[in-house]
Amino acid sequence: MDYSYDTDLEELCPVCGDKVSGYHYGLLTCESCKGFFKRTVQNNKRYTCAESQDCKIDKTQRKRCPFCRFQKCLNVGMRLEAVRADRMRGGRNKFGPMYKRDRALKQQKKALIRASGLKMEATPPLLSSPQSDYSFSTSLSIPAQKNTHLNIGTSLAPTDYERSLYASGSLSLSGPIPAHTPLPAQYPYPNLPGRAIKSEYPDHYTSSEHYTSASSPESVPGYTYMDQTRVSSSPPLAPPGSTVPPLVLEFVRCEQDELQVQSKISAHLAHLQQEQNSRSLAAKQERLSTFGLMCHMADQTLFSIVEWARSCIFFKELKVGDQMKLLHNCWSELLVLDYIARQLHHGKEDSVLLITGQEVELGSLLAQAGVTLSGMIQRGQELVHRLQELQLDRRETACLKYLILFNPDVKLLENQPYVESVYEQVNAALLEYTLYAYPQFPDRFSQILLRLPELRALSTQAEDYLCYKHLSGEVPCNNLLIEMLHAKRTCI
DNA sequence: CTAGCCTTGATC
DNA sequence: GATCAAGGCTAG
Repeated sequence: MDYSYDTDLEELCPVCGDKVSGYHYGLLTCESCKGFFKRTVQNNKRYTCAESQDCKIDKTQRKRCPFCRFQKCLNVGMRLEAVRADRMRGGRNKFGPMYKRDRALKQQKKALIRASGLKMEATPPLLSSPQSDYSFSTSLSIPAQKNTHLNIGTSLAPTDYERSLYASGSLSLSGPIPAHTPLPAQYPYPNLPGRAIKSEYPDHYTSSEHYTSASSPESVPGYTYMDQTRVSSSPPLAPPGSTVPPLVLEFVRCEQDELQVQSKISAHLAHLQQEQNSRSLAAKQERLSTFGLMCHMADQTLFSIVEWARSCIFFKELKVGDQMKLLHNCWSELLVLDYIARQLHHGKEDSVLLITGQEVELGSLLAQAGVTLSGMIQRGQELVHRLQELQLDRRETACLKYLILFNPDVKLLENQPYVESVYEQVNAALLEYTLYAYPQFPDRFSQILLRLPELRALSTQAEDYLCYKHLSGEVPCNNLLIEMLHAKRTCI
């Protein structure tokens, strides 16, 4: 429709809303914020805020409070490391590949919007006519405007939409992430004594082989990410059992950097709370409840999961329509698995680790939650325990994500055989891996797979719960969670 | 200080 | 040689 034209160059600066002039210090910003960020960092400037450190920054007011402007620069993800300590001009830095990926993702997203736009035109009869045997869909009809729940593309509020894009930008390449969990800070930025800002040039030699420098090595103990592409392509297939299956390595390589996701989501939530706080003077009741906050957290996690899926092997080869069907089918399972995997890594019995890195006492969580929710949390803990007994490792976890995503039971796929074949390949790779890595434990593969039904049951329960909460108006609006919930229950 | 325009130079 | 994100320059 309308967006065919303006999606292209109509990007706005995430700091002040002015016209974007290109990628600067990590993301698309306007020329003035680029200059402002550069001056601030180069000259190690310190500002103070005359108000309460939550000034609105827009094109007309951006000059008024440099403190809040700089804080916003950091919050939206501008990178201190991209300012060169040696002031060398010209050339490219290590963010180059990231910008490229971001551009590609934007393209993909645009294609998705367009495709789903077309789908809307083409398939309404198909979607609405089957009074399909899924009686659930009628009883769950969500009182929403018709244009808000048809698909991912059109439903996102522009801001969320943009956020997801920006998120994608910084998710691609890792590096020494400052992890500036930017809660309303005392200082506009972490202490930068004198010339603490390192130039990225010293290590820019490695930029040509970004596979080796990228993903954090500690994520797979004992394995260094050398050139897997070569491993997988040179011999037809290594004899089973003698090495980690190349596919498994590829899965691990596609994993997102937990720290980057964490800092992104933390920044988002901090921003949200800041907004809420500034508003709450007038309307105290509009404050986010803990539940609301959790919804936003889950929502943002879902964004990152979608982002992950879109960039991962096999999935990106699928047509958008099939991609959406698969995601609609499994989003809640992936969310639950994400949660479970985090607890596995966390490894503490009496507390829960959130994606933001916050640790919450299990006791107080259960005390705050209602009966249903605490039941689900406990069910989750039981699943965590079972998987802890198995000592499920990261590679296996990665495989599970693919097994969940490429569910061959999803109906009406355009390329059903492909999905089935991917599922089979993942299955085989996981089997091969468990036999290779845990030969003393031949039953391991089936033990792992046996956990999937429980995971699914839990995710279904979570969906039902979310639906209930939504109907009682307790879930924040513009929520991708609700979007998915509705898509799944109406379209499939 | 700000922000628009200019110069540079490694990658494509 | 073109691209485009770095830094630089300078009116206002």
